[in-house]
Amino acid sequence: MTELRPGDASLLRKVNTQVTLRALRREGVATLTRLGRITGLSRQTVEAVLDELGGRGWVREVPPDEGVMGRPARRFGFRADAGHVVGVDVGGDRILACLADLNGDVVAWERAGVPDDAPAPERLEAARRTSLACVDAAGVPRTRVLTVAAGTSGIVDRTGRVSLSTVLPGWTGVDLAGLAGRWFGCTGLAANDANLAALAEHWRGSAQHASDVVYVLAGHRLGAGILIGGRLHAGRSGAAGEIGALRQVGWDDAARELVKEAGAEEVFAAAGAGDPEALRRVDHYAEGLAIGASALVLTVDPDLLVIGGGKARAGEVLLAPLRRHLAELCLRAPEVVTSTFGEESVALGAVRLALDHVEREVLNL
Amino acid sequence: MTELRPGDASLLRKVNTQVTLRALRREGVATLTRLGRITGLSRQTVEAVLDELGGRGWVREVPPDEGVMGRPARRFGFRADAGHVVGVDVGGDRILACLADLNGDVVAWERAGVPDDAPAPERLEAARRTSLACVDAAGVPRTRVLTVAAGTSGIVDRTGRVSLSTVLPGWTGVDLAGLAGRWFGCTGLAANDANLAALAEHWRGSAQHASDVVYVLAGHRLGAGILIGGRLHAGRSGAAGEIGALRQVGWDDAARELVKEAGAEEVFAAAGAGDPEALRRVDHYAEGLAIGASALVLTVDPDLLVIGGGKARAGEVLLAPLRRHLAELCLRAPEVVTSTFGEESVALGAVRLALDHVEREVLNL
DNA sequence: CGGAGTTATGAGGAGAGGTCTCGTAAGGTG
DNA sequence: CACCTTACGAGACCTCTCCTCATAACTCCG
Repeated sequence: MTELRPGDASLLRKVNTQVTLRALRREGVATLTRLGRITGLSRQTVEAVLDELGGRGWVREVPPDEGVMGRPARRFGFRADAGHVVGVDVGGDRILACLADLNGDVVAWERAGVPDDAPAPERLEAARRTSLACVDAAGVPRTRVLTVAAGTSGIVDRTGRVSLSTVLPGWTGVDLAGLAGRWFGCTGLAANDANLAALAEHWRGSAQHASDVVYVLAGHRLGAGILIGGRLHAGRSGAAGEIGALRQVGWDDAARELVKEAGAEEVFAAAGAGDPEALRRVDHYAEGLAIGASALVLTVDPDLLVIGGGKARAGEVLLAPLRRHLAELCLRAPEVVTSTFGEESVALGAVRLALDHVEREVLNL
Repeated sequence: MTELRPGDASLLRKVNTQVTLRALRREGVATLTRLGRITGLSRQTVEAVLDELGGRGWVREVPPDEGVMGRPARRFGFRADAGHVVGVDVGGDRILACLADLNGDVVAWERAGVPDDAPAPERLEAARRTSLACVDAAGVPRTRVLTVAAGTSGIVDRTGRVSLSTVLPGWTGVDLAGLAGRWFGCTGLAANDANLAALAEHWRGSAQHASDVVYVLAGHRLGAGILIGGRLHAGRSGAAGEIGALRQVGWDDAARELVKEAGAEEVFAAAGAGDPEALRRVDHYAEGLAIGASALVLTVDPDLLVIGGGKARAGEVLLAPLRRHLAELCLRAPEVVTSTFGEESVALGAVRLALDHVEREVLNL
């Protein structure tokens, strides 16, 4: 549970530094008095904290406001550009890298294709090049990157190694976190793509106000990411949510049948237009999805179910039958929504993971 | 996430009080110097904290040790009897109440039968009487009971109301937590039985060293309790783990077939003796159990799977085939063990739940 | 242009908590 | 009874915080 260490006086400073910094980051730019009011601390305390943070480079004083009553207050701003993080989605056929500042504001994207059957070294090299290019293009010095996080399909253990991948050739056993860290000479992290997508949706997407979230990645395979209490739950070996293995749910058949003749997009489009055969097929696909999801939903009983991955673009055409089947399968089905970030969610989730790490370790709060 | 409040100086005292109290409870009886060493606090601080706790009645000074080198040190002990908690298992055919002190040491048990088809008021009255009798028999004043927690089958929401019960007549809608609290005029809590059993196993049973635990209650129905990071995960509506609704797993058939002609015990006994037909039936039951459990295991990827409930008494006869089936169904099956507390686990888990509440709210740490 | 009003700053003092040190007390041991 | 060991108690000192009050800097208005 909560590790509990005794506190000497400096603990207080630590806590108040954290409180102040959070308030400042929410405000963007603020005066001492304002920060004092919203944190509940005295102006003097806030000033001392900000002095220290300024010395460490996390906070900078900005010119005072003009045209306002009274003596102009010194104003401070969080230096979001004091450091950066990189999130990279290492997918089956493409690499997507994202550079963000400490506020999580995206500074640059970089994208590259990679062959489906590319061997691991080639894929890794592409990921490396794309990540570096992303940073260079933004004009950010590589040394400013404090943490890099990578997302990929397959099972990623807590050390960031891919312990099992069934789709990417030679991917099993790759120490993704370690390698990614070496690209920039900083800490590297790695996690499962569905998990990161869930994180992204909770951060700024459709799952913002939910605490327990199940994110279902409906693509070629069925993967899922789980958030418990707003935090990622990866499980003992990182395999939490890998419900695809549950053969009983008959997921594979449903997916195969959807794309039997035409592409998935076409089928969804036809279903949207009212074509009966297309509707039947979408319904069958939705049922398979619902059965897989129901195992997750019944287990976790989440506040929200988010549907992501390629098939989520179909929107209500897929969601309506999905909700119907889910209501049949679960005692009390949660709200169901689609992902807001689509293709970018994994890279954004990686950014969030990296930011979490920075906030915990580097700002050592 | 973590709510973060600014700290004035008294926060320090709070933290150090908590640290000291925990250390003292682990030690049982300890001197100031010893507490100082293990907490990392100075002797003076520990003394001040203990003074205050003594005034509030949580700590008492005990006679110094004799026959030891040097000036005898003052010794202090946690007053485990400064308060008590009651945990009660409201089952289908019996009530089991448990009184424990603040160390969680059981002071008294009390048991009563209740008809399977007893209406809710009768069952509640039996639970009330049993709980009160348990406390009275131990000679503990009823006002000393700080919290009472109840466990029962069915879905219990976070306010402690039974929001759905399919087995106990009239049970749906009962405000179990509220009623239980009124028995003693203190805080009442209520939770699902499988959840509490999981808590008990994690507290002092076979799941002590696991952080993420799935507890499967294999009885007439299939219920499950889930611990994430050592904490109970009940889900949005308290329905987490209610995998029994997942019809696809074919759980019902397997359970019915096991007890088709003879009682379950006989079948297990025969299987243990090598009877082929009994072995086949146990295997089939184990398969059904494994399929249900695999949905939980694939979702949560726990450190440990605990099998509880009536059928768990069969031990290895059931566990061996269960492990085998589970290994087939899951990519990496977790360790599987049986419950250590058996019938008492729900009441013990309720005690733990009540103690958690006391430690959080009453000792207001 | 200068006073009135407004708001932030800066220094000084007080208080809570915690640590360290050192002389003293209270037992054993030879 | 001297000596060793261990704990106690009081005092000095540090850190962090808050409060107060005089002062500074700027706007607004006559």
